[in-house]
Amino acid sequence: MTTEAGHSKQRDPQDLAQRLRHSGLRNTRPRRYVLEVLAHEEQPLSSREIHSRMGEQACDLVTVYRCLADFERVGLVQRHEFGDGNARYELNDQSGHHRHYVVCRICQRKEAMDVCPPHWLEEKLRVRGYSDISHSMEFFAVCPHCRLQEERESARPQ
Amino acid sequence: MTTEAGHSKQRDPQDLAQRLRHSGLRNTRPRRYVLEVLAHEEQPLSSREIHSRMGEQACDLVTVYRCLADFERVGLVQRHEFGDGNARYELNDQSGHHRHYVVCRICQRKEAMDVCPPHWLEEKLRVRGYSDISHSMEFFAVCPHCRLQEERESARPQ
DNA sequence: ATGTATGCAAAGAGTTTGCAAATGG
DNA sequence: CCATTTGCAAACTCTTTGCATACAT
Repeated sequence: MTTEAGHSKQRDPQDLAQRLRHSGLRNTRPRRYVLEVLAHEEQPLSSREIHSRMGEQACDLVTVYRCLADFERVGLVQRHEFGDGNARYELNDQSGHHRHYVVCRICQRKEAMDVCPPHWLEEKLRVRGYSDISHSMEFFAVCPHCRLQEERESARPQ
Repeated sequence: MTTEAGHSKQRDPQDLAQRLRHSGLRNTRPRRYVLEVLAHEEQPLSSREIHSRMGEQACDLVTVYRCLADFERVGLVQRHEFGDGNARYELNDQSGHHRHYVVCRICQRKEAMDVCPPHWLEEKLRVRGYSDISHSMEFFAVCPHCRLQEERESARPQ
């Protein structure tokens, strides 16, 4: 179901630099830092989350925004909208695979689901004349851990 | 594929008032107006869009925000995130059905898709211990109309 | 050398909050 | 009559923009 520890993200810094060059983007320190943070995370992060993980004085928060916009444009990262008004980003692997997540309503943790989703739906759209098709899909739920916590608390009121 | 004109939304004002009462919300003028606007629309609307369709002086924009938050809480409306940083809302029908949309990358029009999506995925989550499960799913593409337009323009450069 | 990227400050936009006044049941 | 709801003003947060400076190639 999930790949909590099984990500095959690019953690090799050399490779990150290469992917930067291949994207036509200059290999700068802020960009390397943003990519490194993303490479070490199991779940999508917001600009602010990335910035604090970089060590505050690594670069300006604005630069993180600009890096992520560039990265998305060239396909280096995938943006997610989890409905809390914060865009979150994850590193794409080279194969172009993207992930979908289940977000816990309580603890907000994001867990990847290794399902490859509605391709036949995109096909239906293509037949109808749509082109350049993509999709977003996220799940929201109470995770097993938080559910237990809730049950304990309701069993022992106060 | 789509139900452009075939919506079975509640357009009967009397019924809208009933649904308000059944939700434990007071039947106020702003709330009735918001519901009426939603009942007459074929695609999800943002708070601002709803507000302008109400006739500006119907109520304050803030009230629209509060109405929609309440409506979502009691299940009267469904919120969508189309990735432009504006939450959009559509009226739910009583059966609890919700829709998914394809958003045109050019003209931004939203067209409903009458597909009922990944229930088996929710089942997989349930088996893993997740509860209170819901999902979001949206498609993004260039619609047939805008694609034609693009082709014409590229065929006759300048 | 030159176009690209960054920092800083400030603006924009959507959404939320505080509180007194109005209103629904 | 009393809790709920609204209006108005202001705050908050995320994100974007302008422009001079610094940097990568």
